[in-house]
Formats: sequence, C-alpha cells, structure tokens
Amino acid sequence: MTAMAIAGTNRRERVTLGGRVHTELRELLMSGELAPGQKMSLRNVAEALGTSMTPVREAVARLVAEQSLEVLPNRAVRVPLMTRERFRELTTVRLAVEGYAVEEAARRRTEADLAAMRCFEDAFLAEARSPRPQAERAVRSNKELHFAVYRAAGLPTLVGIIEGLWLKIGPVLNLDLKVSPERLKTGGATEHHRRLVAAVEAGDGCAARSALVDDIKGAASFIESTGRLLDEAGPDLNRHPVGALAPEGETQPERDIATAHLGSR
Amino acid sequence: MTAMAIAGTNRRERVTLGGRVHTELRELLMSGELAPGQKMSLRNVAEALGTSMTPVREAVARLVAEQSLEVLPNRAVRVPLMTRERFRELTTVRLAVEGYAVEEAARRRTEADLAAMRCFEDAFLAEARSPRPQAERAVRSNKELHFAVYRAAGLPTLVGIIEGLWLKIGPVLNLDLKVSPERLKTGGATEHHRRLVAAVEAGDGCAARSALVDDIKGAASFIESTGRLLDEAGPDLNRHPVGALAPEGETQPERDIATAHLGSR
DNA sequence: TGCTGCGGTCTGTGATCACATTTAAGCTGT
DNA sequence: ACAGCTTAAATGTGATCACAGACCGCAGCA
Repeated sequence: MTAMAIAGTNRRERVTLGGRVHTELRELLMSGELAPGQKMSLRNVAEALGTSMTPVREAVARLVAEQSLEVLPNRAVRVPLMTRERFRELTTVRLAVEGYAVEEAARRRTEADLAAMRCFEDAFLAEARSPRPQAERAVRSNKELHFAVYRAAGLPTLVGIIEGLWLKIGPVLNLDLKVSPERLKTGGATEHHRRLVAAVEAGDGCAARSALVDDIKGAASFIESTGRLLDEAGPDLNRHPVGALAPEGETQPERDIATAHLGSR
Repeated sequence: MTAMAIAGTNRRERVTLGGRVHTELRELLMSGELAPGQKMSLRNVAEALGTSMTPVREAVARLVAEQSLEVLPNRAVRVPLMTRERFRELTTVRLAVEGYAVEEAARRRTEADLAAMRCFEDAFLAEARSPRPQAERAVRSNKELHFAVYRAAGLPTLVGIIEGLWLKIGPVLNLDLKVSPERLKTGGATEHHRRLVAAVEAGDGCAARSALVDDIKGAASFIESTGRLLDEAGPDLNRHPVGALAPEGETQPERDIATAHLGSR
C-alpha cells in the first residue's frame, strides 16, 4: 500500500510527496496553527499525513534549513521560540525588505496587480468589519493582500525572501491574532491597507513605504505589548513545549484543527 | 560499512551527514566549480562523497528549495541556467538588500568588525596585485570581505538572505572570474572595496551603499558583457545542459576529479 | 521519604530495498 | 544499411529496516 496510490499525485505537474508535506507544514506555520515551542515527531506527522517518514523528513529538513523549524541538541524538532531580540531583528529586516518591495510595486504595478490588491483588501475589510470576525480568514486575506503588492514589484526572488520572513514570524504574528481578534478593529490595519493600496495605485513609492511601515510597526508593537515574547531563552524552556503535534491522552481543540488539516488520507 | 565511521562526525556539535553534504555542494556552487547546466546524479554524488543516497537527497532537496539547484520535468537535477532576465533580477535584489546591509553596517559596526574587514580586504588586495592571481583565493577573499561587512549590520537574518542570493548568483559570477582573472585588476573591485571599508569605518552609510552599488554593478556589467547569459530559455536547452556556459567536447582543466565524478553518468 | 540506577520506548539519522519513469543502446525487420 | 522497436541500465522517489542516543517511568536503596 503505497501512499502514492492514496493521493492522486499522478498529475502532469511534478509534485513530489515531500513537496506536498512541505507546503502543508508551511501553511500550518504561516497561519499560526503550530504554536512556537510546539514539538513535532516525524513519525506522527507522517502518520497524520498518511505517508512514510521519508517525505516528512525531507520537508522538515527544508523547513529547518530556512529556520522555520529548529532541531534541538537533543534532536527534537519544534517550532522555534521567539525571543524579543529575534522578533525585533525580523521586524527590522521586514521593514527594509518589504518596504523596498512596496516602493518597487508602486513603480511597476500593472492594472491586473491593482485589481488583485483591491480584491484581497475588500476581503480583509469585510472580515474586519464583520460582527464575528474569523481570524483564519482575516489572516489569509491579510497575507494575500500583502503578497499581491509584493508580487507587483516584479521580483520573484524578493517575494521568495519575504515568504521566508513571514514563515519565520508567522507563528507568533498569527497566533496572537487568533487569541485576540479585536485587534482587527482597533489595530488600524484596515487604514494602513487603504493607504498602501492607494499609494501603490498612485505610484507614490514613498507613501506606500510609509503605509507599510506603519502596518508592520503597528502589528509589532502590539505583539510586544502582549508580553508573550521571551526576554531570553532560558534553558529549561526547551523542556516545556506547548504541546505535541500528536495529541496524547486528551486532545485540545486547536490541536484538533491542526491534526485535521494535516490528515489528508 | 557505515559512512558515519568514515568521517569523524562524533563532534560535540550536531552535524548531520546531510548537513555536511549540503555545505560541500554549497561551497562547490559558490566557488563556481559546478557550472550552470551541469547535471548531477544523486547516486554518483553519494558515491563520490562516500555516503548513501539519503543525505545527498536531503542536501539536494534543500538546495532545490533555495533554488540553487533545480529539478527538470524529467526528474534530472542540475545547476540552474542563468537567463539574462534572471541575472538582472538577482542583481536588482542584491543592490537593494546588500545596499541596506552596508548602510546598517556603517551605523552599527564595532572595532572587531572593522578589523575583520581590513583583514579580508588586505587578503583580496594581495591576491589582486599578485603577478599570478589565483581566482580561487580571490573569490574567497572577496566573499569573506563582503560578508564581514554584512555581518557588521548585526542582522543575522539579513546575512542568511544574502547568502541565499550569493548561492544563486555564485556559479555565474565566480565561473566567469575564473575564466578571466584579469578582471581582478581592471574591474576596479579593489577601489570599490577600499571605498566601502572606509565609508563603513567613517560611519557614512550613504557612501558605503554607493561603493557597494558600484562594486555590484561593475561585476554585473562585466558578466553581461561576456555574453554568456541566455537570452531566453529555449525548451531544447534542457537537453543540452553543459553547453550553455561551459564549452562541451573537451573537458575543462578545472573540472577536477571530484567534480567530474559528481556529474551524472 | 527522597535520590539513584536501570530498562523500555521513542526519537532522528543513515542505509537499503522497491518501483515507476526515463534514457540509451542493441537488435530485428524490411 | 537504416529506421523503428525492444530491452536493459540508470534515475529520482517513497517505504522500510537498522541503530545510536535521549527521555520517561519504575523499582530499589539509603
């Protein structure tokens, strides 16, 4: 019983099973469904996805290489914890790289780019104004909007770099958004988005960068205010993960979501 | 016969065999010893390195993920060809990212950083002024100098991003430097380096960026002038891997035993 | 009661096997 | 003698096996 027979992977495009697992874990990380500190077992992930260990190992190796996962000295694999120092560094780099991206986007955007941006902005706006906003959708719309702008810069390499940054910072960013969805209304994100899209449309790179900087800084200061970031990585914190991917004993609700999304058999 | 017994990998630090292979291939790529278009066979690489296929597969998966290698639709693995369009895109991104890095470096460099920079600058200078300059050493010194500056920015994430960029553009950059070492003297690289280090030392981020931009642009225009870049990737070029950048027929002298054994078939 | 060995389970890692697909040589048929 | 088909070698991919080390719990001793 090969897993190849389970999933219809005999598509024309070359999708390796390892690539599929990589994408799967990537989405889970970006959407904040895997909390920082959460430990993962290759075998459990493989079982949850209905494959063997081999593709999982390849996917995890890739994620470890791009520092979206880390392997502890004890060989345990987990979602990296985020120290305040690291968070600030990532934010600094994001400001520089994504700021440059939106400047370029303002200069080179096409009409199709603008249409995509408006579409995702509307989606985010609708979710933020909803009486019962769903963090999941808001996170996705926010991401789609940002990357619609970044893609408009016409520099695929840069988009890839930014994806790597989001993958590193996504767990903390989106986990906190899930916990406190009221930030959607009070954070001013919708206003930043409006300014960003308008500036890109007007071709004003400077204003676009300003709007993006406000957006990023706003989210960053909120995260810092939650006090969830580590001041410094204590050695004992390596021993207390938030939870394992495969629930032992009783299953927590959000872990069920993760497992449900992982299981594709 | 386990390969673990071959190499003394029982160090205190956690070095997996896959990581070792990754580093090995990474160096070969950065130093331009693997020409663009060169095909690789997992089994041959494994045999050449004295390991099994598994670590090689992991390393190649990582390199493919960061687009330093690519797998063709026929599942063949090779060093990606460089189109002119892609080269220009990478250069644009490099100008933005590395330019920001040196600006930050000028602001935050310590005395230790400056010492390291001067050290590698001298090494590069000595090699460039040598009557018989060795491309290998010059390439290494150049890289060390640049990264000494980038590290001075105090943003490890940014350094990682730049490493990824160099890994993608390294094959063409350094392969051409090997073919025509006279560029060491005529390219003005030594002058750019002097200006860069001086500006960083003086804390003048603007001048530092200017020097770096000249350095990158100088090298880029030289590469473009050689005419070795592809105008557009024709579909049949997938079948003629080595021919694009490396002359086929006779094997080049620098294609040493290790490299020759690494190739497919 | 509190600490210390000690065994079993589970972890990641590397090697090996199995298979579908592709590539190249060899061979047959006119 | 050459085109077309067949077959054999080789490739990447996934599954499975083997193994060293870490973690956890249980028993035994002071």
